[in-house]
This record gives sequence, structure tokens and C-alpha cells, in this order.
Amino acid sequence: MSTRQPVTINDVARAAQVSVSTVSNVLTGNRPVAAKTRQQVLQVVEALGFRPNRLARGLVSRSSKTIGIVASGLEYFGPSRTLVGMEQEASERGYSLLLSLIHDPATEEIEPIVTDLLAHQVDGIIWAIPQIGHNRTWWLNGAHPLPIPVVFLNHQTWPGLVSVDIDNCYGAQLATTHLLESGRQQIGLIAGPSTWYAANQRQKGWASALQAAGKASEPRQIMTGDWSPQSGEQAFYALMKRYPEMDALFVSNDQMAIGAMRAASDLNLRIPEDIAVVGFDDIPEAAFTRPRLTTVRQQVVELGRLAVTALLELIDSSNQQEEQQHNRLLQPSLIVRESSQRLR
Amino acid sequence: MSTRQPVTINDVARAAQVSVSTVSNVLTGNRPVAAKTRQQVLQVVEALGFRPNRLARGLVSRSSKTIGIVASGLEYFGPSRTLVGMEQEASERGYSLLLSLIHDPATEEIEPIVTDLLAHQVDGIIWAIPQIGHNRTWWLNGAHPLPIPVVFLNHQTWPGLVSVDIDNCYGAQLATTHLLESGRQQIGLIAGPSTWYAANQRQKGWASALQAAGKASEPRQIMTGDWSPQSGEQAFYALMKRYPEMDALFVSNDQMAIGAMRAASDLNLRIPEDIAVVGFDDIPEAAFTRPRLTTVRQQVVELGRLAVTALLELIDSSNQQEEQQHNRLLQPSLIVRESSQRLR
DNA sequence: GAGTACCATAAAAACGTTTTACATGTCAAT
DNA sequence: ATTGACATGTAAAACGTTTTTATGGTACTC
Repeated sequence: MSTRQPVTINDVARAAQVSVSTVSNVLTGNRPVAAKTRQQVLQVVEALGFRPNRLARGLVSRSSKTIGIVASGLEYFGPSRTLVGMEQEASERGYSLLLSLIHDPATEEIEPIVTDLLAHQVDGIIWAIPQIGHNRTWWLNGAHPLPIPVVFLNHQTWPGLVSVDIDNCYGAQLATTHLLESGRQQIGLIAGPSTWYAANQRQKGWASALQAAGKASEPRQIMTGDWSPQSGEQAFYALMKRYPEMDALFVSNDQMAIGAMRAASDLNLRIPEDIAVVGFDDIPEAAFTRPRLTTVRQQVVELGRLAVTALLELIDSSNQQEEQQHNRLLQPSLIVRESSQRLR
Repeated sequence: MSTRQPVTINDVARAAQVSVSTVSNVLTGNRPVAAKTRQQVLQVVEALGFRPNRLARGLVSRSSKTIGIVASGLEYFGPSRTLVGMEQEASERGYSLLLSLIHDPATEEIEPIVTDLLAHQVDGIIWAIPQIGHNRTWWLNGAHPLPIPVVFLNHQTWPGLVSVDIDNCYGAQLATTHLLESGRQQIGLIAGPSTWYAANQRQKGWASALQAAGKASEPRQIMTGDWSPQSGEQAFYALMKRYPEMDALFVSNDQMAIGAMRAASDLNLRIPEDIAVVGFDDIPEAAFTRPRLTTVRQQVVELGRLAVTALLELIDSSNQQEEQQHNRLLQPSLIVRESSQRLR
């Protein structure tokens, strides 16, 4: 706990009897070094356990090999897995992660967060904050041109913004179409908060699947929750009251679906006999509810990797001034289980 | 996306017609500056939007105001929340987080991870990796004295190591004692992987509660899972087969408890009438299973804050050479719901 | 054999801060 | 008046790298 580690590039140079520039060239590969000299240097580096100070390196090379992650809702299934994916991809490609969390995306001041990351000289930023409140408009009005690239996660695509996302609309269509094809007639929706882009997309997918089947989608078929199981439970009660003929239900996430199934059970409604349920996320618990929950599986880890890949592309290309647009959507898939079993 | 931001402390000094040292003193507060001058400088800083380059600052001041987090299992309930707590406490106290994740704590090489953090000149490290495999012994054999303090999370206390943790043993006692006091006689255990310290502590708590009640705890009362709902389901089947008189069950985490309840239901066993179940964690879904799950609630966010607090204390005191030991345990609490209802 | 290109290495200049050491001016005490 | 203490400010030295520029040597061309 006490040994300072003052082994610097000078020490290496002295021990290897070469200049510091040569040591630097060996380590960075910026310029060729004779094989014999390189061996000699590497040997000393190993022996002394030298690790270049990344602060000093970043200071002069103007590249910290660090990316800033601004995230939120790590207590939810998706965001925490996505963070894992981002870390994997970044560390595999030699980048470190500087993590900043936002607790209330709707109100929290974002300027200080961004400037702090800039002060740290990050090479790029991944903005993994739900598109709600003024945190979106801050970016859109363009009053804050950044010297580094930014990739947006779970945001509506927009000219000039690079974003990656799950295709929420498609996922919801998948779920709703599946219910229709299983012979269901009256399909309700428990939506997420309308301030969330993802919630709106899932609602849109539900509505468009109904429309494609020639069915109407009316407001009374919809209740809104806040993603929590608790809100799913309440939404279900409210929905059954005003839409009693409902024989199937698409719930915008699995946690609310679990709350809704609990409520159904308390009303002595049988799933899937009386009412079919489909969720969204495929959380680990979904396969072990009673009945096992049919749901839409997103590739959340892959999403994180994709975000980093996109960001690094921008970083590399920004050196070459060849800015490229590349908005990507990952396609979710439907996992059919007991809760949406076809009626005999 | 293109504006370089080359506003440096020199620009500020020039604009404010003072020396760079004065600007530095205003910003760091290291030395007093006359009120009039300070005003003048601050005004220019504001006008130019100057933010000191933290790389340069860290280089000379030998303090990066950054702490390294090495974590694992962010897909689980506890670790992700704890990370949130760490970030909150750190950002409130002016520190940034450098995040490193480990995917397989048992086998992954830890040396490169630590040296990478050291190269980043972090002021301290929080080691939030389950105490399994050689990742523990690496620290214990002391062959790698670090120049910065380290705080261990979810680790067994050890002389010379500072650690913070949940009191898992106490939590398990709480759960088991509650079952005994509710009139249950035969209490089984679904344990976590025996390589995990937390799993062992929970098993120990279960055993000691039984012992305190004058009851034996035999191997046949125990099945081991891997924390997943799937493994809980399988463990339950196995347990009922070899310990059929079981009338209550303590499960080491909520996810396995959900799997176990599903299995019970498939065997037409009623909960809590035929068998009572208590879990551990209090995940959001626990309150909405059927029946609602009695469980042990841990203060996971608080744990993260505590870890940072402890680390910052060490960082501050290491400047003053007054090393202090401070191992802290947070006490969990029991949340009683339907799954452990007393029999009439 | 003179010029030229090239390779490997070295010396020195940056990078943007903080820290150290020194300079000035004022004021109180002698 | 001289001294010392203090308050304020500045110049210059650090911090540990990479990058730029310089240098010496070797081989190659004509």
C-alpha cells in the first residue's frame, strides 16, 4: 500500500541505454525500431514493470482512449445489460469507460455532465438516456457543437444525430400479430410512460398491427404504466373495468406484465384461457412465472456493442473528415410460451 | 461537431491580464487571491467557458479525482444497484468513475485490469468482484503492493483488507428464524454456488438459526443452484424428492425462489399452505408473484455509497499516513408477504 | 567518388496544468 | 528609518509522455 511506483519512461530509457523517443516508438509503434533495439527495450520494460502514464500520454497525443458513457435506469433489465455490452466491446478495442449516471432524465442539468466529460478529454460520448424532457432539446438546438462524436441510444433518429436502437415498433407488431393469429379478437395495451420514445414506438407497433388486421385501436383499450410491476397491476384493474371484453393483452415490458398477471389471477381470470398476455424484454424471470410469459426478446448486450462500434467508427473517421451517417436498428424476436397459448 | 475547444489557462490569464498561476489559484483555491482579482478571473473563465484539462491537472497534481470500479454480474439485481450507489456518492463528492467489468471472476486474469487502472492514475479502487477463484488469492499473497487504497465489496473480512458488505449471515438467520416462529418444522435450503462467499454466509445463517432452535441441519436438506430461476426450479424438484417432509424453504436469492415456486406449483403444492418460501434480495418482481414472496431486503444502493465513502476516507488519510481499519456490515431486513403466511 | 535517399536514433519542443520559489508593496513594530 | 511579517502576484520549473526536428551513418545511384 505504500510503494510509490515512480518508474517512468526515463528510467526505461536509461536502463536500456537508448533515448526516450526510442522507447516511445517501441511502445506506440509510431515509428519503426530495429528489431534488436526493440527486443532490448521490451525486455527492460518487462523487467521494470513499466506502464506508461495515460494522463501524460493523453495530454500530448490528444487522445485519451477513453469514452464517456452517460446512462440512466441501470436498475432496469435493458440498460444494465447494454452497459455490459458497451464495456465488453470497448475493452476489447483498448478503450476505457468513464461512467456518468443520471437519476432523473427529465429534469437533471446535462450541461455540467457533458463539460465534465470533455474536461476528461474523452474521445467520444454515448448518450444512453431516455429521450424525455429537455435533455433531448439540448442536443437538438445545436447550440453546443461538440469537438467529439456522440452516439445516441434509444433515441428517435434525427438528421445529424447518430443513433442505435432496438426496433421497438417491430417488436410490438410481432407480439400483437402473434395474438391476432392465435385467434384473439380484443387486444388491450399497457403502455409505458408517454414521455419515453421506446414506449411510444411500442404503442405504435401495437396500433399498426391492429390496423393491418382491419381492427380499430381506441384509447379505451390503452392504459399507461411506469414500467413497474405495481403499475402493471393497477393498469390491469383499470383496463378490465373499461374494456371488459378484452381477451388478450400486450404489455410494454415484462415487469408490468408480471404485475398484470398477478392482478388477473386476483380477479380469477385464467391465463391464457380467459386472457392471453405478451410482455417485452424477456427478463430471466419471465420463463418461470405461472404461466410462463410469452415475450419479445431484445438483444440488449448486442445493442451496447453496436453503440461502441458506431462511436469508434466516428472517432476514427473524424480524423479523416469523412463523416458518415449510420443509424442502426436491431430486430427483436418473439419468444412464445404458455401465456399466449392458442385456444382450442 | 467540429469546433476544437482550445481555450486554455493561458487564454484566460491573458484575457484577465493576470498570470496563469493566479488563475490556477483562483480555480483550485490553493492560495488566497484578492477578492477583486478573483472576481475578474472568474468572469473571464465564465465568458470563455474555460474548463481545466483534467489530464494536465492530474499529471502534475498527482491526483486524477477518479476512482476505478472493477465489477461483475451487472445483470443481477444487487450489483447493478450498488453501482448506482457508488456513482451517486462519487459524483456528489467530485470524483469520476472508471469502469472495468469482469465476465468470469473465477478465471479472468486480474493483473492487466489493475495495471490499466493504475496507468490511468486512479486515486483508489473498489473491487466489487465475488470472492471466488484465484482473484482472491492474488490480493492476499501481497505480492502486489499497490500505491493506492483498495476497498473490497462482498468479500470476507481479512486483516489488512478494507471491506464493506451486507450481513448475509444475519439476513439468512432472520429468514430462517421467521419460518421457525411461524410454526414450520422442516426447513430446507436452496443455496447459491459454494464458491461464492455470500452464498456460504447465507447457508451459515440458515444453519445457525436451526441450531439455535435445537434443530439439526443435514446435507440432505440442502440443494445448490447458480442463482438463476432455472436452477431454483431444478433444485426444488431434487429437494422434494430427497426431503419430502419439508414444510418450509429458504432460498438464497429471489430469482431462484421464483423458479422454486414455479416448480412447487407444477407439483400441485400450495404455498404457503403446504410449504412456505422465503427469498433473498427483494427484487421488484418479488412483491407480485403468486403468492407474493417473503424475502430479505438488502440496502444495495447504500452499500455502494458506503464503499465510496470508505475509499475516499482512505484516500484522504493516506496523504496523512494515518491508515485506519474500517470494515462495515449493513444489516438487511425481513419483508414478510404471503409466501410465508402462518398456518392457522 | 560525389550526391542522395533512407534508416535508426537522439535531442528538444510541445501538451496544459500545478507547484515552487522569488518579487513586490504595505504596514506594524522596533 | 530599518526590519520583519504578511499579503498578493509572477516567472519558471516541474509532471511524463508524444511529436517534431535534428543528426549521424549506411547504402544506393549516377
